Amino acid sequence: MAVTIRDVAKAAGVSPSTVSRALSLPDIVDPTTRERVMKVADHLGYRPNRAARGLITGRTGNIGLILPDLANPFFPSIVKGIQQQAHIADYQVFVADTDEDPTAELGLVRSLAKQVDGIILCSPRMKPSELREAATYCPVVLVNRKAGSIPAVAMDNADGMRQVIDHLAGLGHRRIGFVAGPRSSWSTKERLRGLRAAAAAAAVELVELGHFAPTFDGGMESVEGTLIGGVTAVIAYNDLVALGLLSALRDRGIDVPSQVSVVGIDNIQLSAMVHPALTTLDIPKEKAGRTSIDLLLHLLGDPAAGTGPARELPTELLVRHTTAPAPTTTSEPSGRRRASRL
Amino acid sequence: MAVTIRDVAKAAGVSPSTVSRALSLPDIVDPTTRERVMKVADHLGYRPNRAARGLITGRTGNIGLILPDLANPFFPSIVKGIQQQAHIADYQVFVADTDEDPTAELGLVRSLAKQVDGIILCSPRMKPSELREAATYCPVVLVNRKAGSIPAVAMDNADGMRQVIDHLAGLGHRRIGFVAGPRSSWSTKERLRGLRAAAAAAAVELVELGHFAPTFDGGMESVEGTLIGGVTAVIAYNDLVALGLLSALRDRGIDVPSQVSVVGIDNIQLSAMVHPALTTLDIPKEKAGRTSIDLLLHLLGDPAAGTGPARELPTELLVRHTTAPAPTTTSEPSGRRRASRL
DNA sequence: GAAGAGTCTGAAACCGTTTGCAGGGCGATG
DNA sequence: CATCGCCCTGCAAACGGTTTCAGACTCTTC
Repeated sequence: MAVTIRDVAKAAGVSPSTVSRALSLPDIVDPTTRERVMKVADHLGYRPNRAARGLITGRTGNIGLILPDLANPFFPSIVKGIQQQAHIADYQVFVADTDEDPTAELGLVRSLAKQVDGIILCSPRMKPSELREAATYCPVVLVNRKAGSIPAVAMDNADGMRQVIDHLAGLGHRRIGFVAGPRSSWSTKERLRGLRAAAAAAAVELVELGHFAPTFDGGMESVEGTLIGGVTAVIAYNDLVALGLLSALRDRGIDVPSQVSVVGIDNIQLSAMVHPALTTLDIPKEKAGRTSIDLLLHLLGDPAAGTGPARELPTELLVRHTTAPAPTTTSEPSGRRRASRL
Repeated sequence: MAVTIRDVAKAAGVSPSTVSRALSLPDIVDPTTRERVMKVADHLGYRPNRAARGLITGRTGNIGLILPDLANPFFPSIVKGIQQQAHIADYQVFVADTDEDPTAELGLVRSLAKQVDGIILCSPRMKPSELREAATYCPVVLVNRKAGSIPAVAMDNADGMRQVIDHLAGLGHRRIGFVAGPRSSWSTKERLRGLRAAAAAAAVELVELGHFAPTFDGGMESVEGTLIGGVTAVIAYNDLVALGLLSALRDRGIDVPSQVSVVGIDNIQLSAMVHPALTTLDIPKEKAGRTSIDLLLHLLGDPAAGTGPARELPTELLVRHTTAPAPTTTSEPSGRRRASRL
């Protein structure tokens, strides 16, 4: 059915080997035959079977991508960056979504390992030991996580957290809450660390409000702790959580930003669409995706790989409309509420 | 490096053929040898090379998925449904994003065709003739589009539009606007047709407000036409457009829903998160994804395919807080505005 | 005890490509 | 004119599986 290298060879009056060479190593074959072969191949619409090629070269031309949840708007942006860069280098991308199930990750790596040249693990939730095991199955690059010597592209969380704290401290906030994400999330730990350091440096108090699902609903749940904590500003694990919190605050009649300031992280599209627009820490998502491919191709020794890429990407605070100067301490709007609820 | 069928054969003291049979046709091999082979295979961690298998069976176990824009929250939901169902049937999914470029679609089909057993084209923007051409390269299933005899899963747009119109008509709206999506979008035409029929049946006037990009920004741009049109309710091409429109209306101090009602389509997650929550037509996105896989596997004659699946999926209007009774005709808030702008 | 049927297994061919190796043709050189 | 080297090309093996075909063996049956 499909046109094979033999069909081309026969039509061009040469052997299959010559066709193969004409197409992949053009300079070692005679110009006139090369021309003829290419013309015939083009005319017949010949496209090499990548599986067959992969069988002998050991390269599939495929890359695997594993991530927790495509429905979280943070990830599609990364996927887009990855795809862009991968297609440029003529790789195809397998995408697999684990539905936030950490136990599914390793299984996916195993089943994917044979079919791909390398795997990108995006915000993996698995344990470090599993991560090491995963890396033994096939070349692996991490995004949003670091582990030992496995190549990784991460964000400069320390600097990002400093920017957020400095912004809030500059507005007069002295008691700042942090709504943490899942315990299994490396970013949670990393951001917490950055926040503690930055809070200490700015001489503000950091209140850790507990762990919540990295979703809108998780953010809504976190409102209780926020009120109890008696803080004037809250930093959310990500924008989705921030939006949930915003919504719950509104339901309780608490105004943002005059009574409480809220800061998100990620800068998902949505964060600019709501009202009031969310102040958030921009994460270069597409850039991270592209960089991870660069890193992987580099690891594979592919000549199409870019130059040694930056592995720690800068972030940038986008001040929009959910942050404002801290309310005067005497009114203490959330403190009153807290007392009544306890 | 990797463990092959020959390694297993040697370790089990049988020939490769027997190993192959033991694993794929268990009942034609002696139970004791089968046991032994399976144990050895398991112990060695043997996993058949799918590329090699595909070479001889002609099946890759891969499915291609082409869609316009992963950043549009409508699509990730579909992708999730597709992946779920595909993984159950032991297929892997290649995802490719065209960045809303209709000319890129056919090229992607061509380059993917050889590596997959079938392709799912999600909301394709290409012309019918190109669609027919695409279907000649490999088995194709359409989502959100119909074209000739190509298998497709679509939404019951006619009924959905009827629900929307009936809802608005019931609230007393007599002049209703529609913000259309891209001209190349099949859904736009389909919805327009459904709206015209429903509007005629309900004896309300339908005002077509022109074509806009299917994005938040597109929605913002559409606000001009909305005001000029002198309508009391607007139906947007999708939720993203509706949200953009909502935002622009707010910027101009026009209250929703008391002055203008707005209805979206898709029910993306986000639509429930904003304030006021968007009234929208729910589209069963994950279900559509799963159905498209059923359809494709059926087409491929795969026994894992579900029963002959429904191809036209029902929609459901979710009444939230952006629709309300039409303002009394005497005030005509947008009419005044219109006059001043013209 | 021989023939026949039936069950299980192994040898070999094949899928579509790449690549090491050898050989043919040709020009240059002595 | 013989020899050497070089450029180009074809043959054949290999990649890791599946599948056809034939043969070995066991078990009936007369």
